[in-house]
Amino acid sequence: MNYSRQRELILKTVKENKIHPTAQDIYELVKEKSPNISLGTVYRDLNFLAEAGIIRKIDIGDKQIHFDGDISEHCHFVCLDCGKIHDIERKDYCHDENKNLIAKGFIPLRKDVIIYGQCPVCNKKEREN
Amino acid sequence: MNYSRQRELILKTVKENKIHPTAQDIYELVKEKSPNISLGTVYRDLNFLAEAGIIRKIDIGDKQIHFDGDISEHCHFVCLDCGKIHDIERKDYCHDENKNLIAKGFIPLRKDVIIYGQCPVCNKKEREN
DNA sequence: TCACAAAATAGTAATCATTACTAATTATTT
DNA sequence: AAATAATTAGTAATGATTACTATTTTGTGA
Repeated sequence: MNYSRQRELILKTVKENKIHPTAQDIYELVKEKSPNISLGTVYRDLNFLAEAGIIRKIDIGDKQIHFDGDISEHCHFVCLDCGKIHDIERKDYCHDENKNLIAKGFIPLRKDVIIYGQCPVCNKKEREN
Repeated sequence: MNYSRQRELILKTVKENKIHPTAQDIYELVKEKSPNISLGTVYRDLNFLAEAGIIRKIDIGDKQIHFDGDISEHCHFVCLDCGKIHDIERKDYCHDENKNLIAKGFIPLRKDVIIYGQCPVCNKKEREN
């Protein structure tokens, strides 16, 4: 009995919205279809799904946790101008093979890579001014 | 008048303590030498110093911000068992040259890399049990 | 089909790191 | 030394997240 109507809806919403939504974002989106859903339920279910590895948490240091329905290997680019979070494919960033770390006895299990900078749109705007 | 007695002491404490302390850690350390310093001052000065690029903020997703007096290029390894934050040298992780990103119009300015896993000490403990 | 037990929910209260605020203090400038 | 500007201590406020509880939902097995 793991998937209630609310939980299914929350999962669907995270998968469909590629904007890397926060819990609050999800809450507002889900409320359109399930008006009296509780914010607590949204938080609980998002954590449940992340724990199960079905969605992914992203911490970009803006005090709110973002969620990503795409759990394929990729990293994130945060634009310091507009704040948008862009997906970066594996081939677009060099991936550490961790050889040296492993040689020293570390067991790398998870790596969070977040690149901050200026996205193409904001860079274009700046060049035009 | 940028460097008050308190601010100097906070900076010195961050530089001397390699444990990647939180604001609360710093507050307790600094209180030994300056007993009636305020927690607000510690937060304000740590942010001031980070803003100035003299120290570095680290967000490892444990709800508290950690600070690092070492601003040389390195990333962090967080042990999922003991929670300790280890410094990882540049040569021990493959560094992205960002060529592909730049070709697509992104301007990478800062990259936060945090690797989570098991440190050598915790791995040894596990193998012994 | 129906009752029972386990899990999930809604709604609200509590938590806790961080920030904001203010009056008092300290440092800098002329 | 007076005027001015920055900094501080202490406290209150903020806001995302978690905890709690009574109620509802859901799956299961007789």
